[in-house]
Amino acid sequence: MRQSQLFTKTQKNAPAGEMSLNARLLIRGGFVDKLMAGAYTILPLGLRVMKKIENIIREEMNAIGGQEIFMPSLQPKENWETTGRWKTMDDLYKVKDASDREFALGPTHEEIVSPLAKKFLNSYKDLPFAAYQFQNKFRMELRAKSGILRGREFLMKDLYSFHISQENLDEYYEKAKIAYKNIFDRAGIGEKTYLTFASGGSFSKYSHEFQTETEAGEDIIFVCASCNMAINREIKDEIAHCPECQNHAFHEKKAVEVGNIFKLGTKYSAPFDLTVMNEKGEKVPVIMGCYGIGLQRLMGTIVELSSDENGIIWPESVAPFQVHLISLGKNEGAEKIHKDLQKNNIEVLFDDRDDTSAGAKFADADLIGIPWRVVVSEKSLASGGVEVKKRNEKESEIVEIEKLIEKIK
RNA sequence: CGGGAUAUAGUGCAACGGCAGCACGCUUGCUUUGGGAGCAAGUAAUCCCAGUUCGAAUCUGGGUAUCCCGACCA
Repeated sequence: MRQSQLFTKTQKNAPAGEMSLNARLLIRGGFVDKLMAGAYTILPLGLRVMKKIENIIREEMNAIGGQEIFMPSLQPKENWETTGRWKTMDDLYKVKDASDREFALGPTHEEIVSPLAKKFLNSYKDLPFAAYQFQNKFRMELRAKSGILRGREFLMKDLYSFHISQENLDEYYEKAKIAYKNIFDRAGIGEKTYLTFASGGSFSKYSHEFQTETEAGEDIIFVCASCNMAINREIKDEIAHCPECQNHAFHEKKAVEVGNIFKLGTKYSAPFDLTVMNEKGEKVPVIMGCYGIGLQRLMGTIVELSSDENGIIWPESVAPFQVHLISLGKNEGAEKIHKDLQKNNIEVLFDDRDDTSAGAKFADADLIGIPWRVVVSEKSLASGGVEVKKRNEKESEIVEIEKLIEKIK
């Protein structure tokens, strides 16, 4: 993409009222725009990052047998009355149409996926089964905060699994744990992300959260000093020892919940009478699990973990582009290199602006945070090629044009 | 929802109750091109509704919005 054509611009200053690091950098770089508290437009650069994250998640969900679907956000009141959550869920957005019919804007999709599954699941032979989607969720947060970390409308991957037995759910749940670990590793935050025991609500003793250590987080976790499992503060009083290794020494950390996996049991299958026939011809309730990841929150967490005083430093796996090609002065060389990179399927943001100073281009490159910076100028050409620098390193080197692709790949 | 803070040009900041100003951005022209270039001329603003006052960006009341702390949060 040519930067001269990119409709968003970078800003020197972040908006005055914006305190959170992720929002300040993402807004300045032109990745997102705030519409109101808790609702952000995702701009072209930001959308490329979101799509990278989405594809990582999609690959891992497919790997554990998830089938992708897309359920409506606009949902009938009746489904929510069936589970009782129309009354009890206080962050549920409720809307009315012209004839006073009431709907929910989906904060989650158990109420939709359960009756959906009922239409297709008849036999134990149809199980296990898992479906997932990427869909906007609406939550009436009393206080949206921390930039894009806690929004009122956000894109979420939610996967729901269906099983004939608790044992089969347990087995699948362990696979989902591994898939989640892979996702956070691949997104570049694996080292600081802890599998965390958390409250399970009324129908299950515990759930598991994936908590990423950062000062921007709003949760407190206690990380086991010996096995690296963590415990959410909300259940710390109930647990004296690490449930994994019985150790009792913990490190307290602030963290943000980037993912949550949950054994639902029959909490949602029962009210919808979601049952199948077992081998003996008996009608048995289906056992469910659910597994969520908020994409804006994940993107914001990556930014919180990886930046310097000049801007964002994207991990290569989620960067909007692989290469930021910068042309200084007028030179034909840059155009040719741009074409060559594209031919080799390298995603490149080409700073071809001819009315912008070198300093401004460098400042933009640092702010946007693309992993590889390639500068083409009279000076670099005189030195024998192009100047290549990684965003997370200080030193640059001159690379012959013929060897550039090889260097980057 | 409780507490606190803030609200002036596209962005960031100034302005004693008395002519709304600066920087960046943007437009035009000339010059410039390796770390947010220079000169010149332009462009563009007091959150909303009341009140006090000869006079309100400034004081008072109400509203709205944003941020922070707390509460809440599969």
